[in-house]
Amino acid sequence: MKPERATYATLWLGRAGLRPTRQRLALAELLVGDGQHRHVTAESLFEAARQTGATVSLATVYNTLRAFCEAGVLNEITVDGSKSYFDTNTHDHPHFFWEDDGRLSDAPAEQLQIARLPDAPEGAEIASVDVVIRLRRKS
Amino acid sequence: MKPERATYATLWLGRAGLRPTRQRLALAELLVGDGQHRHVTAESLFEAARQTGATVSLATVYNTLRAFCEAGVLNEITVDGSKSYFDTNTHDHPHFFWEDDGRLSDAPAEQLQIARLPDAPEGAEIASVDVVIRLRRKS
DNA sequence: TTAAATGCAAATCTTTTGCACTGGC
DNA sequence: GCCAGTGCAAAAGATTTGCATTTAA
Repeated sequence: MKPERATYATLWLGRAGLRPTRQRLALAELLVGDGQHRHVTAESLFEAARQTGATVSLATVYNTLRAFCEAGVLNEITVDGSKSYFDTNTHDHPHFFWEDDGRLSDAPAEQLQIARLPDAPEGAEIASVDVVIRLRRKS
Repeated sequence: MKPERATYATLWLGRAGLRPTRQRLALAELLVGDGQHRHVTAESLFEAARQTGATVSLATVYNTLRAFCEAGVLNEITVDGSKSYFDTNTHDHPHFFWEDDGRLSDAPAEQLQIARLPDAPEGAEIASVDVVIRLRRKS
């Protein structure tokens, strides 16, 4: 496809070592185009993509999200058995999960201080620590 | 059905305020019969039940697990998008998740000390805090 | 040119649901 | 006897996969 100028999204794709195809660029643009962090589900990203007029299939959205995760530029977050969320912020940080509407957002990492963590059992090491703070609307 | 002596499982069912049917008793027995805490998936509990010769359908296992959760005697844990885990320990405590084989186990709660937690956003309050420590086999 | 990426539909997997039947109370 | 509980099969929702077609390098 025709060369693009080096947008943030293009660089991000390059960092992932993935071929910059039309749909990957469109999805990358939606994910990190403005340099903000974002939390999406496959479905929400698919919806966003088609609203910009991009031609992408849902299967490709899934495959692309998976590819981004494997490339390490995206993080999958499990918070609610039914669906997967993807986070453009790949640093280890806590999340707020709004139980009312199933929305996920970042919690301020600097406000979380873990003084002590359980030791990993014999023969294992800690890969990561997921912290999800579940919120409900105050009554 | 015929009266049972008051096993731990029977008491546990009674505490949940659920009618002690044959299949609920069988499942309760597998879950808390020996007074130990256990982490199961619907599938694993179904498998365990049929290995004891109990007659239960998978749908009933799902419905029963859900009923136990709603009654507050069981806790659902989300750790891995694909399936739900259920924990007989209903106290708030951290978990170890073994990435290699998808097993879930309790982490010692007293070894986790959270010095500070992010403030809940305006209008919201913290319902609970899920901590999952992901483990990988040490290389 | 050629291997990688895509689109679509069908398949898979987990979980829920509708409905007729069974069994506690 | 009544109504909650159950079994089964079918449905539903999320994600993956097979395969023929397109496309970036």
